Amino acid sequence: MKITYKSDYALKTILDLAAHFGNGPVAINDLSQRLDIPTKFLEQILLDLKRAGFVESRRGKVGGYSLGRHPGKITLGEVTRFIAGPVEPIACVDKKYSGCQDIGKCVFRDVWEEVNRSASRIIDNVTFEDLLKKSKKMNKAFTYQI
Amino acid sequence: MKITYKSDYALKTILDLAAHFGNGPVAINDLSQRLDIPTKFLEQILLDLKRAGFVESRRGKVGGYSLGRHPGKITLGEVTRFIAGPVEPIACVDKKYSGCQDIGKCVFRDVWEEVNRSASRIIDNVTFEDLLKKSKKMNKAFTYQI
DNA sequence: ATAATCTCTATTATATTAGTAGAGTATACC
DNA sequence: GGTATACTCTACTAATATAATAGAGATTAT
Repeated sequence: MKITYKSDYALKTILDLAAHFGNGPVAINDLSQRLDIPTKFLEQILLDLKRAGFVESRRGKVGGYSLGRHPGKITLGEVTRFIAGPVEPIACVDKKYSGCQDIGKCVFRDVWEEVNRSASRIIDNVTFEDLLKKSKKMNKAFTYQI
Repeated sequence: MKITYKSDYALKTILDLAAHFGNGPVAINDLSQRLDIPTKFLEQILLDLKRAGFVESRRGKVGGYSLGRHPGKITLGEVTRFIAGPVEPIACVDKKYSGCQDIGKCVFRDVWEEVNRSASRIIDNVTFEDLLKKSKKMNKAFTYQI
């Protein structure tokens, strides 16, 4: 797993779409402005997310993107794994990688797999509905502070 | 955390040095051959590891590298964190990164921190002595199979 | 028709990773 | 002291991945 700009953009985009779930499609331009993501870059990310089934799209005048499923049915784990690869390890899974050719001899592998399981247990139990609720709570707290 | 070739090489090198702990220094060339790592690349890695105090070196005819501490006193976590960065998240910690400027508003951050803690709990409790023992056991099992 | 919006492929710039090169410094041993 | 051996340090290069940018094309509401 590697949280790059692209994967971060993707996560934030899905969270935004979760916030607008049920209100019809949201245009790329709106997302792009609100989340401060280069429009053309976001386009590509959304197409990826669409191919994976996380979002749906609609063309034309009232077109835009919407979440493919209810926010409570999309986990952080699913999306992260899709856009950022497996949690751990990276190299051990890599085909080009020669260090782990005989898997039985790589003593590190077991540990990375345990890390992987442990991380998955966390992120597979967080839905975008959860994140959305937390986000709303945070914004409220932030507003009161002012 | 990102397990690149460099970090993988570093981990394997330390494991090898752990196996030779107490027997005097091991030359780069030996390590390089045994672990199949380009010599000049390994040089740099070893210098990094030396600066971090994981290994010690000795120049001259009977020179080479040796572990700076007892294998039981070096954890996988320490080394991994040094050579591969923090376990998670990458982007949230990045200075250039603008997405998490107001930390209180990044709902993902909490999750990544939980993942981080969870992974740390694992890798901070594995020493190179542990890994060495496991490695020996594995090799034995492998030999019997033949 | 046409304006708005998504779709797709190609290209470019920058950063990171992996590896290479070579001159320099210390040490054991004869 | 000379010499072989081995670590030290800095710079450079190639390959790959990341982050964008560009533009022509397809769909839909009005």
